[in-house]
Amino acid sequence: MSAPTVYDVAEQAGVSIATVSRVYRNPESVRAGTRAKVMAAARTLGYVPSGSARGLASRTTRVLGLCFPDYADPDAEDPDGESDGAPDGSELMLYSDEIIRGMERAARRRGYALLIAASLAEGPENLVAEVAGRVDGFAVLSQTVPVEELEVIARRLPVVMLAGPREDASLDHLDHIEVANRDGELALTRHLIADHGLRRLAFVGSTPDSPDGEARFRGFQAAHREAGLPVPERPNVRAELTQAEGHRAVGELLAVGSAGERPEGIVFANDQMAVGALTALRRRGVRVPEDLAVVGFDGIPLGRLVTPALTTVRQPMRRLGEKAVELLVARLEDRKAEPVSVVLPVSVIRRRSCGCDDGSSDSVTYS
Amino acid sequence: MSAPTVYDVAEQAGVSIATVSRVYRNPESVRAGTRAKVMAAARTLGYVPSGSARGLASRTTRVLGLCFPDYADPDAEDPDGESDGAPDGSELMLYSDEIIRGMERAARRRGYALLIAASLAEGPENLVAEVAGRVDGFAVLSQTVPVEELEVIARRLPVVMLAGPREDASLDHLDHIEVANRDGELALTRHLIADHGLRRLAFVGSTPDSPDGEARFRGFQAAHREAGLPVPERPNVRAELTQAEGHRAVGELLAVGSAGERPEGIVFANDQMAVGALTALRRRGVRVPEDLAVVGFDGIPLGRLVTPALTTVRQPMRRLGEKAVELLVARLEDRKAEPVSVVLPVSVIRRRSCGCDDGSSDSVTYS
DNA sequence: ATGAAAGCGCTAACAA
DNA sequence: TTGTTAGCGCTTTCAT
Repeated sequence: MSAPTVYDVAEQAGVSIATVSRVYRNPESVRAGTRAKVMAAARTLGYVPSGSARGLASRTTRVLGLCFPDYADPDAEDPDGESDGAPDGSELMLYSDEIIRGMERAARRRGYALLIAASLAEGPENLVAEVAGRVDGFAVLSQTVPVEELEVIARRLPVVMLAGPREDASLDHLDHIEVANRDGELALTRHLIADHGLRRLAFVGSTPDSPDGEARFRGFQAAHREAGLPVPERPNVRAELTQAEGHRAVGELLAVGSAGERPEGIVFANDQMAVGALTALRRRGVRVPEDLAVVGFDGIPLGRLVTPALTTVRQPMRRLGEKAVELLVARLEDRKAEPVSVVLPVSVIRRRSCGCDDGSSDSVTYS
Repeated sequence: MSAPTVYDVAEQAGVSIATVSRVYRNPESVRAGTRAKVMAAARTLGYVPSGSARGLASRTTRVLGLCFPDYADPDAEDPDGESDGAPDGSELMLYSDEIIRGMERAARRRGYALLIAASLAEGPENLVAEVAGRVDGFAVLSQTVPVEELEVIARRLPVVMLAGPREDASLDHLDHIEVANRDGELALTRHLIADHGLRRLAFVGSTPDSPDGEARFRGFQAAHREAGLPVPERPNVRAELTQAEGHRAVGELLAVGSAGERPEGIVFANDQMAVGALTALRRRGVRVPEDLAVVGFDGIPLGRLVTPALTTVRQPMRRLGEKAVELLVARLEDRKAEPVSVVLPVSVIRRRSCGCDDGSSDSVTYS
């Protein structure tokens, strides 16, 4: 005795399978009495419509997807607070969590469910295809899957790139959302220069292949240009985007120069590194922000918990997710509209680590 | 020109559709040369296997589901930090987020994707069925969907109840996971009594229909019994599980009695209320923990941010999600094993609000 | 190792 | 309003 189908329900209710289908898809189109019979039959049989069959027949799933990289960062391996010690971010949200939340809500409002899948180290090839096959459209966090793969898939269904490259020409026809990396870093650096009077600033960047990191550095440069200061040609240090690397970067930065050359402030390409730097600086006896200002980028919750609280630029991850759904749905309605490229505004969060007062509430500026 | 199918690929590659199918399902079973031809054809055509068709033909989706209530709690309406002011929990994780994370990881490890859907206020009926139709099995946060609905669906595919009732007899045949509500509250209350020497404790419970709340109250009672103190018969106050209600509960508690009867500590059925209470007490000039101890239950991240930091019992939400996947997969392999009921252990987090020292790291006890 | 053919459970014209 | 009838794109015996 396998799962009941429309046929079973139809027979039990004494109607045709079409009527059963109608009852589920468009109840109004069936007379109330008939409908009741069908529902009764379905109930007693324990009938549940097969999503697969529906999807196959209607070529639409009412499901949106999200693919993201496997963020199993070593920094966050505290499954459930066995050690509730120093804040390590383990119980805080990851980007993916916020995006998921944003997408889920937006999708739900429009009658879609959300299918999520992180790419495992092995078999990433499968991942996207797997997801792609079960949804009407999906969002991908950049760098999650090989470009060629995406390209093939994007020919068949709407894909929106999140925080990804507009650079990769081959993906130019995809809708795409990013945050104002350059402008955000510009605003933040400007704050350091103009409001705190800092002059010697160092930038700790990511690897050159990170579009986000590079864009942020351009903002950093722009602020210098704007202020009539010498414009740095490249990041003082490049590192991976982890706390450990932030720690390391500090070592590199403070070892190299004589005391006179020590920077007055360090601008990190992301919060994780900045947090790692905070630790490193404390160990060295360098006071933040008195001796040295430190700022990050991203706005991770952990940034508010560390001491001093981290000044940063917040990315609207939730909105990213919502926007992704918007674009997806729009594209579903008009497959051949021009590719859209959205830049989401960010906001500067002034906390203690840049030298600002750390009131009960953070100061915010938009950019 | 619609999306290419196995037929298109087969034709292009000069093989049969069966071979194309094999290449995707079991590459080893096809000669390397043939395989290459097929993959090439697929690539040039932009072929992506249809999940729906696969699901229909194979009666299995490799997707697990999660249904949860629409936690659009008014307490957390700060879409993206327009106000980064007082911590309001908006950027912190919700239960659902942690469970999602736990399930996603566990599922992925086993080769499943995760379909998530919150129940909208309207049409909840659809929600579960919708999900049920597209997955091999799913988890439901209790109180998300009507019991009868679940019952029908559970006849057809594995369902695991999360944090739900073992009480509802009609759902007794479902697998089910809960946390040690009673034992956790017992341990916490014991701490208040034995370690802090408190005698007059008040309990602020939830509505009587909340199994969790009731179980926690039983733990509260048990601690009294254990200590030889008079055992309270019912919660001193009952309230909804929100900050606002916690605030209100304080008013009620402190208004009723004369000064002599004022409790030495208040045990709240959840953290949200406790946090609300903290605010209310500060306004009244009651010092926590000097004048009055306050403890919660749940272990929400916000609890660490408030002043004083909240002593509480932490629920292992992430583990809940992982365990759910475990049970689901096990049930998928043996549909007729005995229903399983798992109780996850919780841990007491001692922070400042109960009178404990607030070191750099929290103290933890297990129960 | 590969092919032929029969469904899988539903939707969507089209009839009635 | 309801029924008939083709598929939807794939997996899966069973042959070859």
